[in-house]
Amino acid sequence: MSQTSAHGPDSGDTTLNLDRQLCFALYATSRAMTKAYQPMLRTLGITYPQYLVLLVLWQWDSEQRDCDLCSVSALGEQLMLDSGTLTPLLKRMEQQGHVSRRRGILDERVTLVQLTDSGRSLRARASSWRSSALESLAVPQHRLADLRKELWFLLDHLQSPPSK
Amino acid sequence: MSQTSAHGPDSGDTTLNLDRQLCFALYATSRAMTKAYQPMLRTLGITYPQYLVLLVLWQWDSEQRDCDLCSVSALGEQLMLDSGTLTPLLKRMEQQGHVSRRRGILDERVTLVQLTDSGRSLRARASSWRSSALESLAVPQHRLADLRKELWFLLDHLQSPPSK
DNA sequence: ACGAGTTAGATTGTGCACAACTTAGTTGTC
DNA sequence: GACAACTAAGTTGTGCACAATCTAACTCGT
Repeated sequence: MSQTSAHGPDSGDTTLNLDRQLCFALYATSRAMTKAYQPMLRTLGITYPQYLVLLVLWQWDSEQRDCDLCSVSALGEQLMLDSGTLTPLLKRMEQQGHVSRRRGILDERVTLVQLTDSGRSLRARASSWRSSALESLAVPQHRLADLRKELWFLLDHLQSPPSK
Repeated sequence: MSQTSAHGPDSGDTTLNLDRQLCFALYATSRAMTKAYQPMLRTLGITYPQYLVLLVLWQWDSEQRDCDLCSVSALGEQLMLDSGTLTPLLKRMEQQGHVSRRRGILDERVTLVQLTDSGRSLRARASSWRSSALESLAVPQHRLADLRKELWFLLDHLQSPPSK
């Protein structure tokens, strides 16, 4: 009797209610986060996924030897995106002048992506916007860091389907 | 000297590294979650956003009086989506036979969305898949619930820009 | 009752995501 | 060294997201 009501079987079951769904909390928060980046991205003239590509390339730029460039698949592995998403995105970034693309010499299947000075120049503005945005966000840093760790933990388990 | 290296200013600054970004953790985990739903959604013949619409309508169906139907803007408010996203999505769901759409009688500006028997019938399968998926996910329920709460907390603060 | 202002959806255009497929280059085996 | 198997990008097609704009319907003040 506790599970049913005048509306029929299962209508009293609230486990599928929207505000109980972790999947929706993720979906909504991810989109809200993207929107929070919009004012900055608009001034840089790039989109959010393009910004993520730049994050990888900026890191690559500071860590790697210059002889070792970033391939599309290396980008895809870090961002968990495939060539169907990255190829047109990178073409647009190339047109904007933020990256250059060329085939690998040793292996002509790979496309190497390299930051241009234009792409490199966006980093400082993004970095300073981020630190001021973090400050004005009334959420303590440790809470954001914990959340990030929990997300990675969940992500790891979502990607390793235990026995499905 | 601790902030610079042979590669120039800021190259030692790791605050923009991809694995430090909460925004990317959200983006990646949200997409991974959507992919986890794919096998179930494929058997139901619907997409992930369409599933979210059904979550709202299933809830509406069990809670509301039959005289009070769900408008596009009510759907959009709950899902945080606008008509540009929902209108074509709902048209596809109408073609599939899962919902019906009609103009309001009292106010002809609103479009009322109603579950059909076909749309209602998907609930049981979704519900049972969800509970078994939750079981096979090696993450304790309390951790998922805590994560969900933290996400809503962040979402609230992202949507109320304190003084920007 | 009538026009300014508002509201609800729909429309248009761009850019992801991603499945499925194609093409071209590389590797391993014999 | 030929050829099957594999790999990396690119291509195609569908369906979101979302900004910007449009249109029709409603509200309200006078």
